[in-house]
Amino acid sequence: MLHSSDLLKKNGLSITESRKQILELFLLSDGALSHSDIEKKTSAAFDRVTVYRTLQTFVEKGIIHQIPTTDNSILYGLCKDSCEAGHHHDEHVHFLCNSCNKTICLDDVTVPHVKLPNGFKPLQSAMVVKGFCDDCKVS
Amino acid sequence: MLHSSDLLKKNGLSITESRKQILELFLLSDGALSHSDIEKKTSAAFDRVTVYRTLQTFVEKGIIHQIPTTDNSILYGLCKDSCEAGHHHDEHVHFLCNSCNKTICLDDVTVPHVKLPNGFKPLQSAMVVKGFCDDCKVS
DNA sequence: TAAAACATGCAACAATATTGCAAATATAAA
DNA sequence: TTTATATTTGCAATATTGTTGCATGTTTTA
Repeated sequence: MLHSSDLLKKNGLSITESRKQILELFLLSDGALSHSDIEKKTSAAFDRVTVYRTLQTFVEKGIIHQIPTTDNSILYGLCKDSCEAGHHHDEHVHFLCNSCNKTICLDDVTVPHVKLPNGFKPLQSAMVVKGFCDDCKVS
Repeated sequence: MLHSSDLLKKNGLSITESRKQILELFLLSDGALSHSDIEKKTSAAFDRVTVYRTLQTFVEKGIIHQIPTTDNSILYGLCKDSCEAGHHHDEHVHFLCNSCNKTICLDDVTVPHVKLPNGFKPLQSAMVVKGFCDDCKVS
């Protein structure tokens, strides 16, 4: 079992209470988390600003990645081992369940390549699929 | 040339100055627009609230659609003719240019289907590709 | 043209995000 | 282990973004 302190150390970050707890949330969560999710789950133990800065740091270090949304929120998901600082490899599909409202990283489903019009040079792709997840499906 | 008033009439909306001007912005723009883009481009001629409600109305009527972003903004793009109220057909790829920062609807590039793990039922998909656009490409 | 329906702007408020700085904590060095 | 340095945190202040109710103004319908 990967422990939060190890992951912090591995990324050259000093080990603090807020970083440990917030990272632990991601390790234990089965879905992506937003800023407000984290505030709730930590019972606002940390200042809003600390949470903002922690998330930003984690993104920069390649510990978590941002997931596109159509509302004005930012979702964060845990990165796989292959991610590094400044060099994310999060080209997997994200699934948003219409029922339980969770957003899940489908780490094994890679975003397919698409043929773009002439002149367009793709660098990264992101994909979000909405529907019903494994747990909520009508069987 | 499609005129804003026609489009409003076609969708059963009363024709007002703010709706005309905001819709005109979309018709003339070559990229997607955010709330703040619209405020700037109209020189804040309309109240913030009016802009919010206008965008909401346009989305409901299928005139514009929301585009996923990884920041805390909402982007809106003009819908194709095939969109109707409550029934969008905007499963095209969106392209975000790292250089000029525009987001462009690639209406002719449809989002490919992906094979999901067992139990996941997809309903809609969205895709955003980042890179360099036609105008900004290093040739 | 008048009445009804609808849209707008204002005010008040709520939620979300950013910055500088002093205090507190973690790490590195002695 | 203790001290010095570097880093992180929390607070305060402020900015930005989003929402609601209601009176006023505008558009549409008859």
